[in-house]
Amino acid sequence: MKNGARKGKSLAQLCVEKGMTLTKKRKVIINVIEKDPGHLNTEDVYNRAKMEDSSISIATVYRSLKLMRDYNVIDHHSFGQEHQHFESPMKSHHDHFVCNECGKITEFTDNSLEKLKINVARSHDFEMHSHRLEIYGLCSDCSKTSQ
Amino acid sequence: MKNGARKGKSLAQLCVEKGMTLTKKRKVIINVIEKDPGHLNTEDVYNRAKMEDSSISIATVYRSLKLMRDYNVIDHHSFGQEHQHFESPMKSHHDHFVCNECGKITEFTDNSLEKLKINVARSHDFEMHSHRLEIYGLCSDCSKTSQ
DNA sequence: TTGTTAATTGGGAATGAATATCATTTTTAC
DNA sequence: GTAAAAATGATATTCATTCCCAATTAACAA
Ligand SMILES: [Mn+2]
Ligand SMILES: [Mn+2]
Ligand SMILES: [Zn+2]
Ligand SMILES: [Zn+2]
Repeated sequence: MKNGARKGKSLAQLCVEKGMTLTKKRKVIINVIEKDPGHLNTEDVYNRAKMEDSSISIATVYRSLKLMRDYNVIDHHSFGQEHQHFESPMKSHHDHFVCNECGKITEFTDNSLEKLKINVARSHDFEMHSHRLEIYGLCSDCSKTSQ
Repeated sequence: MKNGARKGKSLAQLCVEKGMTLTKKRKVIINVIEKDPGHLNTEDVYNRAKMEDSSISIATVYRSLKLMRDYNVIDHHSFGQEHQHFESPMKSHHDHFVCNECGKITEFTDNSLEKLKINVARSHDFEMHSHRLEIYGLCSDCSKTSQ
């Protein structure tokens, strides 16, 4: 789920623009998210944040992630699982392959797919703000192995 | 999330094929899901099942839905919300518009989009089993109103 | 700076959805 | 029919998330 056109701005900047105050704790949390190239769940964020600031509380992590989610400044996915995974909005828009065998998540982008999504939404008179496409199946590794 | 090619078979049949025994309670639950054209959460299923069989337990509803989910005979979505929503697999494959304003969920199908998904997966050497596309934004009603 | 107010936070309690347990009931296989 | 296996209801338990509130920190005018 991406709003696009956010490249160039840091997550911190986006938060400020939305009116969030950038406290020390929030800076730590933002730093954790921006540093990671993948998809972190709440526990992941908490564990990494504690390494930078051992006094940080799990409640603050939950509160901050919820806040950023509500303000639409971080992306989140559930990937068919129970818990949410968060990722930096600095990455340009992409979709995900989810391997049902090994759980690996791979990111991909396809321009014609993006264009088609826009057209489909328009033709159904739906004002698209964001979208999420997840493709489930077997990654190339698991596909070979299972033969 | 659809496996396609399941049209014609009832949910009950699919369950039997997977090796599930069709108990009285499960028949009630299956009936609830097949009867509804939309997307039910666990509580919804429980409430409706109780109307057909007041002795049914919420534990059984959880167990049965989990089982059918694990056996891939019912479709489930989270729509960016907390709880999962289930729907009958009898409906042919479709994607969803989710209105951020009124919460309304609309189903749609687009053949060229489906073809493109297949091509994209193939070109990334990913063996697609199912996929899920959710488009978030404003439905036509809310789009008009918010002007 | 300093003081005043509002916002944020840590820690622990509360909540609640989902699962586990276990005695009882139902289904299956013979 | 009987015996073994599976499913169920009621309830206890788990555990991720939220709530609560006193203490801390941030914002900002003087
Ligand atoms: Mn991603
Ligand atoms: Mn649907
Ligand atoms: Zn894999
Ligand atoms: Zn709407």
